[in-house]
Amino acid sequence: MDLEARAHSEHPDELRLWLRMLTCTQLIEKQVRNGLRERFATTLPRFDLMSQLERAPDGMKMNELSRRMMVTGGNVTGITDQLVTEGLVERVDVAGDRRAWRVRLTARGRKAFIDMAEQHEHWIVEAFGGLSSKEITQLHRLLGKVKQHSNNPLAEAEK
Amino acid sequence: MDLEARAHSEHPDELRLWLRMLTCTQLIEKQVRNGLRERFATTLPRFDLMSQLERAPDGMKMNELSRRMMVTGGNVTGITDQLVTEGLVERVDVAGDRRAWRVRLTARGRKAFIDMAEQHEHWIVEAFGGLSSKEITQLHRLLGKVKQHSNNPLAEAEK
DNA sequence: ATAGGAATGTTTATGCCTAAACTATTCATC
DNA sequence: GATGAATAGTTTAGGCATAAACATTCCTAT
Repeated sequence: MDLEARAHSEHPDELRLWLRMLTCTQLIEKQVRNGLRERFATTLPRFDLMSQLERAPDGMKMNELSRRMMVTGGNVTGITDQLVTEGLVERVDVAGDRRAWRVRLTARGRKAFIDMAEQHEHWIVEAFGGLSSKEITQLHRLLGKVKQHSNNPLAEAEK
Repeated sequence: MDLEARAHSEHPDELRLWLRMLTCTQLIEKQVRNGLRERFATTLPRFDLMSQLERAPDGMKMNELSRRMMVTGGNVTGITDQLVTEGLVERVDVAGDRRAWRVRLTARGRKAFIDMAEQHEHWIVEAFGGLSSKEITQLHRLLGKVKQHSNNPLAEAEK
């Protein structure tokens, strides 16, 4: 009883695949969101932003965050504002460009993130617990092709 | 340069898989959302709701819509309100239960949906254009295992 | 130097989505 | 029939996300 419950036989395989893919993503995402809310009183977007910063000790510019998170700049502004208020990240001046900031984790932010990341990793491993490690590799490979095509469908078509 | 750009080797395969899966879903979803907005001046949630109704000529109760769409009841109320205002769906009394409605497509709504669905199907087929039909089947099967496990992880663990 | 255009980030208006509280109705049990 | 629990749907408050308009700063070509 979910998104793909109505994909009948007359629909192309691609459509049935898409609905199933959406269902899977949403199921897992809901679990992660609930976990973050219940255990850490935070949200997925905040976690994602901190996750991007974790490996950038010098911080990251807003537009780089925006690209990596695949969201608009205005959105990054809002989430960053909140994390700044909570003392988990900070905005730092960029020498030589007065338009830009670098956003980076505070010490507290880094600490908080590490705790969350450990739990997050556990949830994700659990979510794919129905697959063997061979199947995980296979799925990863197939989605790699989807991603490549979706990122650049025209170049693919030229082949 | 996206969500999975920072998944390094020390992360478990499951995490890398998850980030790739999210990336794929978001890429395709963005294309669909843009298409619906540009060509039909509508949104994905509205399309999804109409899509659920399309095969229920007698309409569907709000809570059934909510379950199928995997969103909260309050959300369905809001989207339905808008579609009613636009004359694309209508609320009908349920005989014998004054709490409930049945929501169903109007004639105009059905017509509008058919146009959109044709285009939508095309976008989705295109999105998976990088895969052979064998690979599509394979992907569908693997995601089926993910879905089954995610829907009922405890039962799976009991095996 | 300076004008035009590009880039960086923010604001605004709007819609989606949730959790939680709420109203109204129905059902089960006595 | 009355009471209490469950069910159907709505409302509310708040966060996420977008597109579009905006202000500021930088860069390039003259």
